[in-house]
Amino acid sequence: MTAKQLLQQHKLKRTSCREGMLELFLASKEALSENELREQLSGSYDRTTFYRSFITLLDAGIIHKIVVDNILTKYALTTPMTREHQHVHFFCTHCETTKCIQTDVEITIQLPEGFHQDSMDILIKGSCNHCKQ
Amino acid sequence: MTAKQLLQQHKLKRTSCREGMLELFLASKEALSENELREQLSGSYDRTTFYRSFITLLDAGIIHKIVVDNILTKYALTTPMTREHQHVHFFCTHCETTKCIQTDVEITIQLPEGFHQDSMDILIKGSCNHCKQ
DNA sequence: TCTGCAAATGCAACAATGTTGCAAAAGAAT
DNA sequence: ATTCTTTTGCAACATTGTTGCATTTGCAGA
Repeated sequence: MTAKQLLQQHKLKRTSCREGMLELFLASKEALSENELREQLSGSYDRTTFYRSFITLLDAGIIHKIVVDNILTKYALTTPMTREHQHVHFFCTHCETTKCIQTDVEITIQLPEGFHQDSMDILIKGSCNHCKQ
Repeated sequence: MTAKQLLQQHKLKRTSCREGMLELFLASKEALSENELREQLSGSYDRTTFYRSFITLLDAGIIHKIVVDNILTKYALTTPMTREHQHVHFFCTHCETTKCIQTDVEITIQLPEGFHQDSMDILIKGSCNHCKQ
């Protein structure tokens, strides 16, 4: 799947900002922050354009957002494996690497009477394979 | 447990802001935001004072922070039931009520080779008992 | 109860992150 | 190539959180 195809598939205009962002997402195994994208992106874009591109790609469901506490916001491609209602992410507290974790196990947590669950976000914090002590 | 006792127990000065905040936390079954505290608190305090009080109470481990995406930050009392390494919270997407969920089940997720887990935060989104459809 | 010191507060300024309105530019269909 | 719609860049603004510093407060010891 190419950036161009992804955009066409979702009937989005093929602009250099969107295409560049998607190419980086496709090439990365980890989630990326706004700053990481900006550093790696050849063209220079306004912050507003970045935010609006994120919103467009989020709305289309091409990428999803991962918020770690208040510190950091990252984005990653939505893959078929990414479950609709159960997201698991890993955050390395040393290097801030953020990854989507694939899990086949359905996690069930008992909610109080009258509460209804739509989705579940799981954030695991720890150290990644490069930062292990 | 009273607000006064909590502060003394942690060797923190008993200021009216801290004591007022803790009284609200002790009286509430749900997590509270900065604004909710401010509205309910009798005295009027500077925003800086609020933030610094949060930091003090967080550092002491008396309260803990719950961040829902980027939208909202809430705080709740840390109870003995609140596990050190596994936190489960519920967020109602309609009324924004946020609750700590007690769970006895230890959740295990397989991480990639070389990854090490320190803690796990689980955020369940849905509708609460007042907002069920 | 008074005194002195360390800690907490309020204020101002600042930083980071995200949003909105609007004119100019670019994409895509004809 | 022309036209129309969408996207972009800019400026301004909003929200959230932090920092430095002078003033005030809490509290321990006399």
